[in-house]
Amino acid sequence: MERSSGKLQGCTNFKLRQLARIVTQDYDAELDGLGLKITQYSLLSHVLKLGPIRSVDLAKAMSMDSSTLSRNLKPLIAEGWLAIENGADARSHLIAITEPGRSKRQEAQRHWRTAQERLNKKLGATRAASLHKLLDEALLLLTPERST
Amino acid sequence: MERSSGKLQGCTNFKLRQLARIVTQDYDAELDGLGLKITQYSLLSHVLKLGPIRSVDLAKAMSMDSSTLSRNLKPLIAEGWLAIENGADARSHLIAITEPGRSKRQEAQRHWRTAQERLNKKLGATRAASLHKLLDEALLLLTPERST
DNA sequence: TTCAATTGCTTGCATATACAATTATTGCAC
DNA sequence: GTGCAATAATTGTATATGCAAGCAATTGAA
Repeated sequence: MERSSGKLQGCTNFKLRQLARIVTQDYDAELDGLGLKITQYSLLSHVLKLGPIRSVDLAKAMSMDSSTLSRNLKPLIAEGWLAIENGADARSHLIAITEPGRSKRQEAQRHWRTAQERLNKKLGATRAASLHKLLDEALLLLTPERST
Repeated sequence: MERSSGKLQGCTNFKLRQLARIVTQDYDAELDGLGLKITQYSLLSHVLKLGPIRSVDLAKAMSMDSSTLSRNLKPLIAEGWLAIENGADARSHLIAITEPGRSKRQEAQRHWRTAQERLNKKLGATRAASLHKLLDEALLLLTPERST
């Protein structure tokens, strides 16, 4: 006993990053040849769901620095999958998905699903569900904006 | 019922990366001013524990590409915290921690512990332990070398 | 109304990450 | 012993990431 609430071993950050490295390669392998990576698929998906949306708001939704987002958008805009529209201000603009963007996203979604299901299988459905639940809870607890 | 084994929502990879982003900033904030980031602290710690060790073996231990490791080592070698020794071959060498490296690591460890404990507190001890357990299991299941 | 603080986005700089290709060395088959 | 495959590390290229600083537009207060 005392096992489940005892001292933790190792660094949470390292484990998270290590797992993220491994898992990212898994998804990227499945997306190979489509011309986008899983990180770009995630971005595309968020714009599809939330857009047209301002940079700041998207960055906040994804817990990502504005400057990171700014740069990550570039290749997707260059491919014509995302576009910049005029915002309310002259200083702000809105990020929107284009028709080619929707197509590409849909095509990629099939591969994403394959990767996701393969991962679920490797982990086992129960463990995968537990992991998601914990990640969701942790995100809720550690993201200031979300706990309010 | 059916709740805990139902269809997953969202992308495991995105959640992992999102959480890693948030958590990394947390640790890095705590290490601020020490001249190294949490990723570098992890690297230093692994060399302390496993070194002197070959690139390939360290990369494998950390589930990291050799080329990534090669580049990540540079700033730590430049600071004099790590050093390269001759290996068995003329083509291979060993990565080792230096005395200054040990000192810096020890200094950073105190800050790491603070960040780690703060995180545990935010998550709650039980949830933190569950998360670690799941990360460990996932790493075991998804890292080929480890399952053997 | 004017100017200072704020807001929104981008750039400079540094690190993290991986795949493909390259260089150098070693080992092995013949 | 020669030559080719395998091994070890690095480099080229591209993306991911964030902090600090910068620029431009807006707002608000005196």
